[in-house]
Amino acid sequence: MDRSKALAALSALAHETRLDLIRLLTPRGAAGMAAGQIAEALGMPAPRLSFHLSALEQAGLLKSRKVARNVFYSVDPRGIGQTISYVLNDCCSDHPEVLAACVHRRQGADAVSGTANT
Amino acid sequence: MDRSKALAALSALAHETRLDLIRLLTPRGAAGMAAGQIAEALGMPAPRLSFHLSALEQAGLLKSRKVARNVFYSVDPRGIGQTISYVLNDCCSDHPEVLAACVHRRQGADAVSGTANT
DNA sequence: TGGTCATTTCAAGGATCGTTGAATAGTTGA
DNA sequence: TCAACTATTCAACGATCCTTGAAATGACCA
Repeated sequence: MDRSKALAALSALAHETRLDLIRLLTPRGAAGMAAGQIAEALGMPAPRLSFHLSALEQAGLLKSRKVARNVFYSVDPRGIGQTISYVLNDCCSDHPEVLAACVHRRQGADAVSGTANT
Repeated sequence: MDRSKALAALSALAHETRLDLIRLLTPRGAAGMAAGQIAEALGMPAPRLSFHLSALEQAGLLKSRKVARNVFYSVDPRGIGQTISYVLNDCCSDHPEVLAACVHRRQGADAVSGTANT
């Protein structure tokens, strides 16, 4: 992931509504949710939702697919993962204390250490 | 780390200059660098630098200490680590695929899995 | 005390971002 | 074909962010 892509992804994440979208969509996995369902779940007017969905999609954090009249949005796990990696690796050069602080908070959630790809 | 702190930290990271600052300061560790040194290293006018440094400090990503006439800035590893954790844990609920994408890119940099706190 | 150096604050401007309602495009079913 | 439905695009407005040069603050040294 290059500098400008990472910057776009971070900008996309730096917004309450868009973080809510990630939070809502992540558990749905690849199935995702239709735009209308999302609007209802978050109580948000359609144009505003559409604006943020396309911002996230353009940043590579969301994927969309059309089914009949609906457009289903789902998170792109790689987009988010690579953004995190960019910060950790390219910006912090895997600095031990940063990684430690990152792991520390997630004790018990041991997925990073290897159970992730099951 | 609560919602608004995480949002502030992500906003702070979502800027090229501020990412450059993190990149420059991380390897220096707790010693950090004086504002003047930073300005010289990045070829940046002082007021602009000051603006971004205080943005990062307010977001909890940088710490500062005064030594004689100089102000030394250093990264706060916990601030960055907790921000990453917030995205991974609170927003993505440790979704396996996100974590996998995060780890995958960092093969060889195995610090996250446990060697971080040495 | 007066001068110099390092840094921050201030005010002004231009640029970008986010929200809103209205209008538009595309799909489905009668 | 027509009506209903889903979602996106558009234009406009207000709010926020970033940059810049000038001025101010605070610390050190002669």
